[in-house]
Amino acid sequence: MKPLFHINPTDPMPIYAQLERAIRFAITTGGLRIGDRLPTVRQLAVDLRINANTVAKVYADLEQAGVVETRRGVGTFVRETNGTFARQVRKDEDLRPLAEHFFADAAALGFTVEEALAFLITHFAQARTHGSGTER
Amino acid sequence: MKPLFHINPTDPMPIYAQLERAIRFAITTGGLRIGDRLPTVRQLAVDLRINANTVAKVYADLEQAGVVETRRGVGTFVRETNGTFARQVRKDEDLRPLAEHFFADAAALGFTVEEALAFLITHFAQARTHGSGTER
DNA sequence: ACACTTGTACTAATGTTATAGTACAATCAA
DNA sequence: TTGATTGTACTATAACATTAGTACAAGTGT
Repeated sequence: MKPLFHINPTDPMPIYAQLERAIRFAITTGGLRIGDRLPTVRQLAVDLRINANTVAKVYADLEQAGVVETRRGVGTFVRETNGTFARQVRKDEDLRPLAEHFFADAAALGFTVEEALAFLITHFAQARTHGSGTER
Repeated sequence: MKPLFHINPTDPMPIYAQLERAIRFAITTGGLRIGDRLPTVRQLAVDLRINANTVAKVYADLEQAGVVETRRGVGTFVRETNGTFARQVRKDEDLRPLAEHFFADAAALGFTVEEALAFLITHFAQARTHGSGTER
């Protein structure tokens, strides 16, 4: 089966940032639910082929942020007080760098902004009927 | 007037990567057009409050990638042979992983697919009507 | 020739990121 | 208690990113 998270070691984005983003994404999209246990520090390090210290720091950061709860000797779990993001100030402008990233990458493939945007609208407009189906 | 590029020094993404992306994005969206001259290394460093070396490296990378052309003593210009990539087989489906990446990042910030898409449409729908005016 | 601008090439210093390895603390099960 | 599991803490090392400063190379204009 496919691993829950992905890391691209060639991406200029630091590994810890990629992993934190991946975990937050999994929680946001239901790949991980409240109470779910995350892989152990050591196991995830092996799976992603990164250092255990890096994983441990990400877990610590997420703990600090209130996203997960860690119990020594037991594991790390998705926290219930998961209003996590709803609590923080979500400014629309935070989306801009992400959008720039997308359009820049699309341009590298030869797509114009219009073409890329058209693709998104066509394929993701009613993404609600997606129902990613496979739950754990 | 607003600067052409933005850098967020607190973003875990390295500054050089942010800048390279921003420049590619500006070219893609028409903020910079073929033949347009980029700010000088030193000037851009001052504007963005980053080091000139960092800017120089980004320009060198973009030169290497064929995105810009540099002429010593004159400046750095957006390259015409910018269709570089347009020449290759462009399949719409190639955009899917980029789109998923974007929505994943947006979700990590707490945005739904609809919200992220709405932002794109609002801010990038008619990016063509930029008309920066100043030609060389 | 001269001054000026622009990109390029260095050195050096500092901070961050990632790795390897070891050890310890807390929890659980037998 | 013993052993296994899990998160945490620490040292040390290497690589990368950023900055500051200086100097040089190539082009333009007077």
